[in-house]
Amino acid sequence: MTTSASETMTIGHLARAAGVGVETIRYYQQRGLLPVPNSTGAFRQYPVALTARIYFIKRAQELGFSLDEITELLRLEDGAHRNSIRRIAADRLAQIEKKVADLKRMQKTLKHLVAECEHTRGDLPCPIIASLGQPRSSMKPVTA
Amino acid sequence: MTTSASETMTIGHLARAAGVGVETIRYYQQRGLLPVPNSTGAFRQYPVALTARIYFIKRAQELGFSLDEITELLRLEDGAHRNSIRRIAADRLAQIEKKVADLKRMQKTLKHLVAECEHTRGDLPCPIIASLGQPRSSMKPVTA
DNA sequence: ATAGACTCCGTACTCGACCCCAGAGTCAAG
DNA sequence: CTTGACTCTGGGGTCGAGTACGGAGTCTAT
Repeated sequence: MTTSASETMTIGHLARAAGVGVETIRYYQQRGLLPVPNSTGAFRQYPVALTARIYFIKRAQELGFSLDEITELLRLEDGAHRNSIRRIAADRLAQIEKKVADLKRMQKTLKHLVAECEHTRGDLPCPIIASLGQPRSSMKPVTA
Repeated sequence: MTTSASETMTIGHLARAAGVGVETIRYYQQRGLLPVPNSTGAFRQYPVALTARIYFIKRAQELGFSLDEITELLRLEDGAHRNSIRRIAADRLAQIEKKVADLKRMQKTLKHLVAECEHTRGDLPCPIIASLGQPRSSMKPVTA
């Protein structure tokens, strides 16, 4: 059976079609993000439509949603829960805004230090190092 | 022995003084970020000066440096390597700038979607979901 | 001298999103 | 019918920065 024209495909084809690894699909199944087709034969057949669902997941990830959030989004997909969806998106937006603010603060500090370091006399301590020796601010490490 | 006036302290006191957990100090020792004092007695005595070193580490983390980078920074601390330090800082700065740009893109998209969702009629599909392009399929909770 | 707090040491676990592997079964092409 | 590519199941490993735990030893205040 040629892959291209059929309604369903094997996991490997789905993976390639969606641009993810086979393992990723299995992982999503485990997490409940993708349905496990009830297999007629020995190998499961995946509807082509699942590629779109994987795109959904990937695009949502790009927007910074965690797989948990995406699960939630997918669960509400039927359309009757606009408020919940909006809340999730708005929460995420707030997180992003906070992170941008944090990063900009870091950016400013670092920029300043690097510049300062560049025209501090060689016999004086490096300002980057010097400034790090101070007690902590209330900032928390910003990873990711 | 009152903690405050002494030259050295136990790990617990150092931890409290620096605002980190005891386990964090041990972890930093393992990673080579903090020296392990050679113990005279059964319990190690930590010079107060180590609080400053921990501040250094924490501040650097706040600026987004990884512990590996901080190890490097600490290794160069002696002052003769201003160029290397500046390079590390500049690299980090570039990463931050990239991340800010990414986040702002996400922010823009999300903001747009949330706003749009807010004044789309209830009988139309939620634009947040719609924009991600969804298939419809039966999701069974395959949590096993 | 004894309670209770602390230290030491080592190992193992956490979180998130996967990746890799081995072994057995299965399918399509030649 | 054989070959080779693929699938299924299940388990483990990865990364970073810690946190948790458990048992034995030790210090200190009462």
